[in-house]
Amino acid sequence: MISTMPARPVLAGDAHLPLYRRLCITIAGRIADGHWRPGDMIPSETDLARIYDVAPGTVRKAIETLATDGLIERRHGRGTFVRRSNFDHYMTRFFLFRDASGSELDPESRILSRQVVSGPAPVVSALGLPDGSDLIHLVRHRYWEDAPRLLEDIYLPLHRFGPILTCDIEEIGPLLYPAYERLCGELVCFMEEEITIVPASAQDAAVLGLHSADLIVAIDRWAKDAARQPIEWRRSRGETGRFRYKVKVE
Amino acid sequence: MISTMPARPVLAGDAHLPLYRRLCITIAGRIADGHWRPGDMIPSETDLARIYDVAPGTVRKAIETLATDGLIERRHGRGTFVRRSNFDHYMTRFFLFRDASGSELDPESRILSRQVVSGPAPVVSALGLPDGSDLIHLVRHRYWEDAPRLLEDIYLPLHRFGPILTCDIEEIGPLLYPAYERLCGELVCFMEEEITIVPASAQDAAVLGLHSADLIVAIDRWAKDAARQPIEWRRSRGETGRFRYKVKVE
DNA sequence: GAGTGGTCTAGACCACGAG
DNA sequence: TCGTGGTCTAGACCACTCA
Repeated sequence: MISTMPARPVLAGDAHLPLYRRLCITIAGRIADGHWRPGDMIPSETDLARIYDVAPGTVRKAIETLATDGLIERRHGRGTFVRRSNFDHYMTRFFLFRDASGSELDPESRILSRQVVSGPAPVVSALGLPDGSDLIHLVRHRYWEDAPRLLEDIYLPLHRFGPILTCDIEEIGPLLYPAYERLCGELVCFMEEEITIVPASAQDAAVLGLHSADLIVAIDRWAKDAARQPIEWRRSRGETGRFRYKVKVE
Repeated sequence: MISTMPARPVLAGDAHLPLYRRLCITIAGRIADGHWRPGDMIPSETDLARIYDVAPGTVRKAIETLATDGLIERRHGRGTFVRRSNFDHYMTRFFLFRDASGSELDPESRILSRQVVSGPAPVVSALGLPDGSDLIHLVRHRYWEDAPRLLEDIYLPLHRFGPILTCDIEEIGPLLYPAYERLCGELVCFMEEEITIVPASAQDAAVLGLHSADLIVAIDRWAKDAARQPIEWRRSRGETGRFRYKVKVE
């Protein structure tokens, strides 16, 4: 008879990686595959140590790494939770819209069109998809003080975001990332952006109330899932006068 | 006779702070006061544990914190080193200047003026100094392809940067932060910046070869020492067409 | 080979939050 | 009061760098 050792539960990643790294990957995978959802509390450090048969200190290091990566959030005395992303508010950080008293105004969102396109090629490759992949293309305007101030073209891989195309448009609501999560189970965890200043197209200028070829700010964004795969590409355009960006370095 | 316990060496910070935090503050202080200079190797983890009479794990956590803060740098198998800042190159990341083959071009720096001013008031308060403090004001242009492309007004507190005013101007060289370190012993460790798009002054427009009131990019920067005290404020202006900025979020 | 940081373990006690 | 994360300790062994 072969004696069966109690097997260490499977940890993702190459066996030559440090244990804590493999635990990171495993936990991130559990979040990416929806086993633990945003807002959920994940097992306590002692439980994780027991479950995966590693020392508490190793769990601790893995959890700390994931927390600084922004995937989870630790709350002293309560537990460790999968982080809820709220990146959709993020863009408003670039643009100044305040009422008379100086407090920030929330924009209104209107999706003007929603259709399947194949391409454009630069977007397909920005999303790391094979040539000719189908995309969902959304055109959205965001309004402050009853005027469109931010114009957005948004592209999503059709095979992951079908419900965004087929759902009642009212279901999407003012914020896209919560809608991705609610309707498609897709979670935005990371972003990269590139900011440039370019002449406005005739159409953009007309909507923004500018002259054609006036300069506007363009913000290109790659939104990524927990595995850092890009799942959305968008280009947002707005007036330069409202633009302000703050950076902290190191 | 009173028995004297071997005293734990003085750790900076309130006694109620965690040990590792106090160790962080202590080490950062040693760097800020010039005891350990940029590029120096600091004592090994085991030595620090012995010196400050704490467990190696506690030293480890302090060192890790300082490393993610960017104050020091760990090199496996070699040691832990005070980080050399090289922020002066940083601005070129915002602006695209490439030769025909696409590789980045280094700018040439020219300091056009160097004088003591008292004020302006907004700058004095940006630097956290008392009203009426004396500042050094530098005007610097940075050249790419033999034309001034980036115009800078730089303000420094006189009492910390005297040598910048009195030294031979050739001694300053093309990069300011290494000069601050070499001539004044001042080390830039952190920065904050704010980017806006504004109409060019008549003078800036003339230098940049634009029309008056054409839009330009303005980057305001607060440079800070190891203790996060602001020690330099500058405003840099450049052409919008050359501007590009990349951000990674979380 | 000597010295450094990197990983992993094991366990004690503290501080916080909620019932 | 209980369970959580936060701090601190102590020590083993590995992996990298350099002389």
